[in-house]
Parts: sequence; structure tokens; C-alpha cells
Amino acid sequence: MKKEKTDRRIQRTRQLLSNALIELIEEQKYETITVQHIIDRANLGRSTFYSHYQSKEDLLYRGLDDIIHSLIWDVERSPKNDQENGIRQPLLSTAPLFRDIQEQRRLYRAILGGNGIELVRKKIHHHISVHIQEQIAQLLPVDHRCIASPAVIAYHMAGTLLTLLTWWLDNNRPYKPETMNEIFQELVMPGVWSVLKTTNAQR
Amino acid sequence: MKKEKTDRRIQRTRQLLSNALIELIEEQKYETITVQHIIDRANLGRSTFYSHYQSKEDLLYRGLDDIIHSLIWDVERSPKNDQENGIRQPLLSTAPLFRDIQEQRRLYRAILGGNGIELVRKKIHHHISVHIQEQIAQLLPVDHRCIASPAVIAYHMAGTLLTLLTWWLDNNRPYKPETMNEIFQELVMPGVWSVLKTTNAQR
DNA sequence: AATTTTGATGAACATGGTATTCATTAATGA
DNA sequence: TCATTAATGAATACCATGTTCATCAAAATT
Repeated sequence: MKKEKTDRRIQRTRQLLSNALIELIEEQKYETITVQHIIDRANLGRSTFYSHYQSKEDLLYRGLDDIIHSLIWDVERSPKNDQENGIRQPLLSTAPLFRDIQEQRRLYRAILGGNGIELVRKKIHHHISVHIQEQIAQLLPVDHRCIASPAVIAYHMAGTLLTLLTWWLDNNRPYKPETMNEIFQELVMPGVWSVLKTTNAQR
Repeated sequence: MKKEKTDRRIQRTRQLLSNALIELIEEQKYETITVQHIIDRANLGRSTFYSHYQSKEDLLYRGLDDIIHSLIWDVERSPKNDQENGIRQPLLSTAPLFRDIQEQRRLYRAILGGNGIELVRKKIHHHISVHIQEQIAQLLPVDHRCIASPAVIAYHMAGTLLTLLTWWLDNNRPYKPETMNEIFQELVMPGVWSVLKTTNAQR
């Protein structure tokens, strides 16, 4: 009568496959990993893999779901926690993000470093970008027009965040997470505020 | 006695392979292109391909060499041509870049758009980044220390340029090349100047 | 504890791409 | 014209994919 998949074997198998993939991701470039490698590492049969997942990407998405969402969450609980900047709200609070990533650097470097996984980068970039765009929308009067649309600005900010993260992870994190947060704020925000203030009318 | 490969057949074959690859790149995602596709399109035998190139990537690098270098050249002939900004030199002149890319949007979208070719992105990113870092070095007094190293700043600037390019190409270029140049300058440069001026001593 | 349901398994298979070899053919430059 | 050199395609060994199926083992249900 139970439709729920509470069967221990299912849990066990999926866990094994997930772990195998994460292990492999930390060892080699994602693109070079094959289903063969994964099942070898997990010690499972080929048919077992395909009875749970459609493809490598399917496993990737479902296996990394938690991790991805915790990252996005770090950014989206912005900016209430972080009031130290005083006058202006930060628009995007990145301090917790850099801290959490520091904690699990090995995995995150494999995912977001220069040899990371494009699929995941894009997913995260998109989420963050959408979030920022909403923040900007709330901030601006409805008839406000800048030279650059909120869409570009948001895309730019999310892109910058990921670029800095990649650099940080690839260069053995030469700055503390707190410093990275400062660098992000100081490098990016002046331009953003400047553009948000410049209406088309003014030009 | 001629070591030069002036044999017309060689020229012809390589041209055919190059063209085939570029055609395919404009049609489908690079990763899905196989050597099989390339030789089918070029109407050449399998062994012919391998007698010229080691792999798909080999052909990619050599085939796109000219294109990549013209892009990098656009950025590196900076900033002498573009004096309209008056007081400050632009550090990075992007106007010609956006213009040239507009000219060949189809190809560049295939390469630098969201579904573009990571290998090429990285190569371009690296070249531009190195160039900017040199520019910054020339600008700063030797003992100057910022919160952020010239290396991060350069990496950030190059990253932003590519991010904006990607956005522009993926969204059917809603702004003119000149406007994109302005957006880049106004979004990025305030933060960069702000960080370059903030010495560690001051904090 | 017995029974039924469900997942795991491995072998087999068809498919399709890779990268190399080699003997033959054709175009090229001198 | 002719020696050289490239193109060719057929053959080959290899490996990964994705699917099927009959069998086995471990769950859940009774």
C-alpha cells in the first residue's frame, strides 16, 4: 500500500551512486567521468544505475541538489543579516557564502573552480541573477530608467560573484572569506550604484 | 627540398575541415560535435582528419586561431585610440571589440554565448586578464598595496567583459555596441578605481 | 515464519564513436 | 613526364552507451 520509496535498498543504492560521483568530481574533470566510472566506483551493476537515473547529468542534478540550494540560500537570505554597512543595504550579502564555501573548499573547487562543472555554474548563476533582479526591482521607482536594464545589472553582479569565487578557489584562497566579501562589495557596488542612479533623462 | 606545406591539397583539406567545424559550431553545441560529423560535413575520409589533426580540440584551436587573435587584438591595442573619455585613460578600451563582434554575431554567439565553447572562453579570458594586469602594473607605484591584488582586479575585469558579452549575444544585442561599451565602463570602472586608490595603509 | 513484492544483478546485445593501420589511388610540384 | 606526397576507405581493436531479461536476494506484508 505504500507508494513511498522507503525501501532501504533504494536509499543505499542512490547514496552509493551520489557519493561515487562526488568522489570522482573531486578527482577528475566532470566531462571525463563516465557512467562506467561511477558504477565501478560504487560497485554497482550497469542496469542498477539506469533503473535509478537516466544519465550522468540526472544523477548530477539530483545528487548535488542540496549543495546547490544551500549556496543559493546563502545568497537569498540577503541582506537582513548583514547590517554593518550602515547607510546602504548591501543588495547582495556574500559574507556567509564565502564562509560556507571555505568550509567545503575541496568540493566547491571541483564544482566552481576553473575546471568546474558548467551546468552547475549556469544553474547557480541563473538563480542568483533572478534573485538580484527582484531586489533591484523593489529598490527602484516604477518609472525609473537607467542606461542599463536591471536584467544586465543583475546578470553582471551574479557573474562577478562567480568569477571572484572561481579565482579564489583556483588560487588557494589567498584572502579570508571576510576579505573576499569586502573585495566583492568594493569592486562591484560602486559601478552598480552609479548606473542605478544615472537615469536616461539625465543623459 | 621544400619543407613548406605549400601543397594545395593540404591547404584545401584543412580549409574544408575548418569550415566544416565552424559551420557545425553555428548549428549545434560544440560538445556534441564528433569527428564523424566534421568529416561527413567536409566530405573527407576519417584517416585524412587524423593525418592533419590529433583531435577535435586540436582543429578547434588551430581553426579559430585567427578569430581569437583578432578579438584579443581589439582589446590589446587599447587604450591609445580611444581618448574621448578625457581625464582618465579607460585602462581597457572595449568599443572596437563590441563593434567587431556585432559584425560576426552568429559565429561569436556560438563561441561566447551561453552555449558557447568553454575552452575558447578560458583562452580569451586568460589573454585579456594578463593584458589588463600589465596595464595596471604600469599605472601603480611599485610599493602600492590595495586590498585586492592587481591579479584579482584584472581577472575580475576580464570576467566582467566576457559576462557582458555573453549576456549581450544571448539576448539579441538589445543595445548598440557603443552603449555596451558605456555600460561596461560605468559598471566596472568605478569599483576598480575605488579599489586601486584604497591602499592598505588607509584601512 | 511464510509469502509476496520489489529492487539488484550480470550477461548479452545493438549502436556508434575513437584512433590507428595499410595498401591503393590520385593529385601535385618539379 | 615522373617521383613524391596526400587522400582514401576498408579493416581493426577498443570503449562507452543504453536497453533487455531471466535470476537472485532482500525487503515489506501478512
